[in-house]
Amino acid sequence: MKNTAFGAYLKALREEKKIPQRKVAHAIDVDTSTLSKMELGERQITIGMIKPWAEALSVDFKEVQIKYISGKIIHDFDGQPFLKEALQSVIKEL
Amino acid sequence: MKNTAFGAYLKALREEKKIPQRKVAHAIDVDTSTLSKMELGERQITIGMIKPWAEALSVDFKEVQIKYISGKIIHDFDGQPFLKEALQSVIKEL
DNA sequence: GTTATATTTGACAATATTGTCTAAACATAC
DNA sequence: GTATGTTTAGACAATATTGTCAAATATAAC
Repeated sequence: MKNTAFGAYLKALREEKKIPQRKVAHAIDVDTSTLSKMELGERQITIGMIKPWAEALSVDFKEVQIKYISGKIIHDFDGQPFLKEALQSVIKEL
Repeated sequence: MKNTAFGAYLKALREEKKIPQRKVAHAIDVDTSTLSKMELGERQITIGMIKPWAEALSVDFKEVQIKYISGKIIHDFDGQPFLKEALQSVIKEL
């Protein structure tokens, strides 16, 4: 299933700062075509890309990681009746 | 990346109750070979399988869903520095 | 032991996903 | 207009993942 929101968020950040895809693409070691697709939700963004990506954009890694993880959880599990309990149980074991 | 724990948990439940794979396999509409692989972590178990699976085992759906979701989150994000904050932010928006 | 049932394994075709390449579309400056 | 740089789209091979089948292995009952 396709996820659009997070890529769009990163794209908006990049455009605010007028950074070309070329720079971010280099930081995460893909070409601009792949990066474009990631921003458009046509390719997955993996957790390992978040740090270099945030650095390339000069934005707070913490904020981006939180957005990435929470967005993925919502995307994967939204509407599941016991999601809240599951999240609480993870927090407890951390 | 491969996840073993959740399949093993379902397998243990099934064996406790002496239910053959055949019955669970029928409930989730795969053959026993696929089911065996799911129990062994060689095939993904998707969220949509949890309810019929729990029913086939006559176990509490709530408990199984919580185990599934929390297991997947741990598997995907364990060790990420801001996981806790991300989970809290999801809980807040629910 | 034999037989019947249950489970796992390996091979396989089908499908999905990946990153790159080329070229097209778009934008900006001159 | 042209030239330059940026972004996107389509096609593609490579890779990964899927569920099934048939055969092998394990388990249980007798």
